[in-house]
Amino acid sequence: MVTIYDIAQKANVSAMTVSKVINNTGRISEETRRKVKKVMEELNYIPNSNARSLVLQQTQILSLLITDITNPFYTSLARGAEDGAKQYGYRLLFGNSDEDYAKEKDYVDMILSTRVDGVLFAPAGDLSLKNLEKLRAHNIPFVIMDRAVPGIESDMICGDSKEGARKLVDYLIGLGHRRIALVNGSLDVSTARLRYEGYAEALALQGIPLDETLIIHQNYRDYHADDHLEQLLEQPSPPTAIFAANNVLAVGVIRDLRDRGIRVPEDISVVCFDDLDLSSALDPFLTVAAQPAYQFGAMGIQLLVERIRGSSVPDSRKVILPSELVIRSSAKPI
Amino acid sequence: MVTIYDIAQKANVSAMTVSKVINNTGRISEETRRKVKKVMEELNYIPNSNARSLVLQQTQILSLLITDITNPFYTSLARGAEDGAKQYGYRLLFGNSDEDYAKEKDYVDMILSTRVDGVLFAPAGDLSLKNLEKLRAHNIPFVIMDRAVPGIESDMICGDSKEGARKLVDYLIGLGHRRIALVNGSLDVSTARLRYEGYAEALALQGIPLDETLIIHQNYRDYHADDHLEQLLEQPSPPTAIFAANNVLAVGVIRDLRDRGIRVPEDISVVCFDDLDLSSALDPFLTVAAQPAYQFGAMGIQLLVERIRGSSVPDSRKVILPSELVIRSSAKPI
DNA sequence: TATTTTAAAGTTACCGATAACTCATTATAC
DNA sequence: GTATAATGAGTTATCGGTAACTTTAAAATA
Repeated sequence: MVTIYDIAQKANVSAMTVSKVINNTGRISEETRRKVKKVMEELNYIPNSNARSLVLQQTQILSLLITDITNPFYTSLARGAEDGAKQYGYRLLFGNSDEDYAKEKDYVDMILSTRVDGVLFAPAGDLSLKNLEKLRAHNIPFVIMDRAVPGIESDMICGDSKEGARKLVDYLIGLGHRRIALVNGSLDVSTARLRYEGYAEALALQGIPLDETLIIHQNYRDYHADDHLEQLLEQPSPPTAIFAANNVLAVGVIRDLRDRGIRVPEDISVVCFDDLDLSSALDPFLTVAAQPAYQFGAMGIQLLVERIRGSSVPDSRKVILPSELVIRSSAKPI
Repeated sequence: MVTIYDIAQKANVSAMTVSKVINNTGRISEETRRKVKKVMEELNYIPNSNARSLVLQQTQILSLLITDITNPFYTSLARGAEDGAKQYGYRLLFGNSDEDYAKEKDYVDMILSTRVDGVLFAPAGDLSLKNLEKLRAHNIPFVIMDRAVPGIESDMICGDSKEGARKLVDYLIGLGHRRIALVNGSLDVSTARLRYEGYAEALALQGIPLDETLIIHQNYRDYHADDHLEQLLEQPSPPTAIFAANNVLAVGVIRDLRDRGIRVPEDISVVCFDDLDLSSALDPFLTVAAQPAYQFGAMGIQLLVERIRGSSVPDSRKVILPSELVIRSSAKPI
């Protein structure tokens, strides 16, 4: 590989002069600059960013850690983060924790040893605390996305889980539903707790008693609630509507229902958090509380870069991005 | 940040000894090893991989360059690549070219200056030649995925575009269709050319004349064929079926058709390349030639790592992963 | 003409690791 | 008891850049 020393030699200048030309620092005569640039082109010089990072103590790399790359929500978020990173001149080191704390820890170690300048972090759940504390202990700036982690104060971009859940359940109640089931994520994830709260609150406001037998807890990422769903449906008084806490769960639920010959929405209504993008474009079916996923990523990067560059940024900034109730056809009046 | 020198000092040994303990090289007494390890834990030492890369001349980073992160095909591929990278102990530097040669070039420059050990490269199209030649000029091993680039010989993982297209069109012909339109990607992309060939061949085999007025060319990533579709449908003898060259195009086409009140498959049948994952799980509607996207990524990494590590790997290995015809309900007999 | 200023370039040390070699000890062989 | 080998650890140079300072020579000023 060509180094500044090769350039220096061929251009008959010192390595420092080459460095100055590259970075546009110091005083360089127009003639020398041209000469050096010419040699750089001739030799196809590409700066070694490892060497640069070593001395500058910064890498111009940001890390994006998400929990499910096959979920369109995170995909759009990644797209936003990518565009943002590019705009600010950072590279993006990418990680996918699969909602798995151990995998997440591995990525944190990678991130640390890469000496990235900052991390955009979508935590797997409450137990991400340790991993986040590790980043903090090493003074790596981070912005938490999507899910709050009790015990960690930091910049944060979240959705309105509680509010969005309320809106969805309100909508179902408005359609006349009273027996509304909740297929929720794991309770060690903040959004699952908040969506539960929103669900409970919406019911309470309408004087509908909360029935714990109508609630299933699942993993946000891989749905396998078949048995629980069975129980749900074979109750004496089965639900007429289901609120799934995210898109993946909704798809799983609907598939299971159809496997049983139960039609949506004719026999049972289904709504959920997060949209399905391509799927919704193909067939505007699922009624959802859609979150502005791209914004999550783009704004996340913005906050992160401000935090990295800016000294005078307020302590822990919280941004709440509202979700939008998109009414389609997966829920109907009772 | 803690360095090996801090460890060395506190443990009363030389930095070299610490390095040897970290890498398990050289001769170290059990006692010293324990002492050093203890100090490393106490000080929360994390190795600086930039420094390491500089001297070792390798980064343990692979780069994944795809063309559309919102397309489920590439998403699954990324998932496979990620798992593969992790398995082999590499980090993944992620790039998304958006089918844009300029963006692709920027990423190639990033990749080069990061001194990644190898690149998994899904080219935007034929004009990616320059970018690939640049990688080659700098001796960065790469594996091309999904699309061949004329002028470049390298390890490659592709689908069976021609064969898959033939199968899809055969299927349509079998249903009685004779007027079959093709909504294709841009012709500077190899898969678009091959899918066109497969389409033409299937027609020819059945003695159906090729009608160029039934063919629309689009960008694989953002569909906006409204005007062309209009012309297509207002022909004296409009198509009874449409073969879309990928999933994104299919979704666009179907949306446009529905906007016009044309029903799929009642009024017109639609099939395409690549599946829609979540969408198909939600509603098994679209009849597709599904490619094993995850395999693309996983095998890609495998070939790449073999290329990096192995000296005795044959020159340009081509892997063709077959697609599977998944018959659902978006096409019906005429 | 002597002195100061300024522009342009070069020197040196360092970022944090590792390779290759050297240097003490201690153990083993003759 | 001396020569040799084996063990455990340390020295030095280097990877490819950049910061901070120094040097050189020409231009400006007195």
